[in-house]
Amino acid sequence: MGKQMTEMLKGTLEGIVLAILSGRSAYGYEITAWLRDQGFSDIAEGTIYALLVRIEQRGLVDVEKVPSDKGPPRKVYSLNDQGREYLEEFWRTWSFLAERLEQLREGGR
Amino acid sequence: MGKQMTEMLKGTLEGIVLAILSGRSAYGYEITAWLRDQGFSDIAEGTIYALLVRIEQRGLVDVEKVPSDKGPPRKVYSLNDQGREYLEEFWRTWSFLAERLEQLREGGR
DNA sequence: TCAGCTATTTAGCGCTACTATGTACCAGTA
DNA sequence: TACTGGTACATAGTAGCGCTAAATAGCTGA
Repeated sequence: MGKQMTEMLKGTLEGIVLAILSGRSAYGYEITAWLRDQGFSDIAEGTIYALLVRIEQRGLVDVEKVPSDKGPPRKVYSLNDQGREYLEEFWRTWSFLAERLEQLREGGR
Repeated sequence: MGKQMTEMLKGTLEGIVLAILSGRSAYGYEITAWLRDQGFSDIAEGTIYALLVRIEQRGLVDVEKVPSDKGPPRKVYSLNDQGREYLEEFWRTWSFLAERLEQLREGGR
């Protein structure tokens, strides 16, 4: 991943994961695989797991341990009400930033 | 500024400043004022100056000291060829991220 | 038995924005 | 003259986040 992308993901990756979880519950390995599929070529697994720990500690998600028939048990995360609220706030922040950026791209100031 | 915004600015603020400079040359104080005008309510002055030092050291901008009649001399920055290239790379990275985010917002995955 | 996929965890690092503070030039004014 | 306030830049220290790297563990098939 380029350095620019790495820096840009700070703050947005969290929103991305929350947005994924707003669609449906998921576990770390799955999320990582999906992101890679979407073109986030080398998002480190460690990054996602650390992020999940963080949002769990902040109380944005609920966690359930579910046995897997292909390996060790999965930790399945689902967005709770607080998480949903936080996600909306994220979209507002994102929108603001995206608008400013689009203006800059077109207008050249 | 909210914590979300602070994190989200990492990586994008640099692009924002470069985009401003692609329109025309500017100095730190001016850029800070303009950003505040645009709604980036409490971007710290220190942040911009540190950022400008960084992009100068990376050779993305040229600098010229210009006397001011209202205070100490200004350090006027202008984007050079390397900076322009870097800015294009920034827009590519940004576009990729923005597309993914828009998809997530609509599709819900 | 061992390789390989699934699945999670964590210590340490680098980078960036923020906080806080200091320096310095100039104009207007009391 | 001294003081205030706007203009303008610089920088040391802090916090947060994504990455690197390495470890652990369950399961399956050769």
